[in-house]
Amino acid sequence: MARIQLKPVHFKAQAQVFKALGHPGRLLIVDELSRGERCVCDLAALVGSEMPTVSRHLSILKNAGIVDDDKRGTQVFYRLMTPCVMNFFKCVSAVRNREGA
Amino acid sequence: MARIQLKPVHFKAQAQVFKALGHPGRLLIVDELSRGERCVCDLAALVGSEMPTVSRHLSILKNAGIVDDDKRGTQVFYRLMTPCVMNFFKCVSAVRNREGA
DNA sequence: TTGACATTTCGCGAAATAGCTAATAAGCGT
DNA sequence: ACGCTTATTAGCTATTTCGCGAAATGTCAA
Repeated sequence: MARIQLKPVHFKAQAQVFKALGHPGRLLIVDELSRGERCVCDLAALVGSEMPTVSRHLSILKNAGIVDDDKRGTQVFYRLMTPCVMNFFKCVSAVRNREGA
Repeated sequence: MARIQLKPVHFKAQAQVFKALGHPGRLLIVDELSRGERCVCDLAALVGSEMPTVSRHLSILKNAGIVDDDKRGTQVFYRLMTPCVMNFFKCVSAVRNREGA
């Protein structure tokens, strides 16, 4: 059983990934992107915020390495980079269910 | 292949778990707790912050359902509730490595 | 080039977060 | 009860994050 040993130096970078996921709207975006690439306008409609706000969320996700973008014409399509992120949700659900909340 | 379908209602609760992990010091704490229970004073020494600060971090982790505490005498021992949280780190490392950062 | 559209960047005020010190609570030994 | 130790809570300030509207950027089509 391989021991997972974290190097302290990397905690800050790792925290950035978790921080990027620590927002309901961004979680909604990641969930949506797990079903395929979407343009910013689609995602803005999905989360119900203004486009500048969603664009900022996407830049945070991209900066964390969770998504990547692909400009095609006037629109920009985002896609999920690391599918394993979706596995988080199963564990997180387990965390939540443990305490009837 | 089971589809992971998230209910929007739960995004806020899920985000709380990620937010709790989105801090270098708390990540360090979780990593340490993966090797066994620790008292607050041990963890304070580990992260190098004042005890009130660490106590607050622990309450955030507890509130998110990630850790639980056990008072024994004058000290309080914390332990990791959901080991699957550690699996996050593998994926997060993959996220980070993808971009030479 | 002008106009329309999609997206990003900027600047702001409001809200949340982080960390400290001081104060409070609670357990243990004497 | 008293003092000592451990931990949490409260109060405060500094920093960060959030979400908006306005402005800037970029692309395509006419």
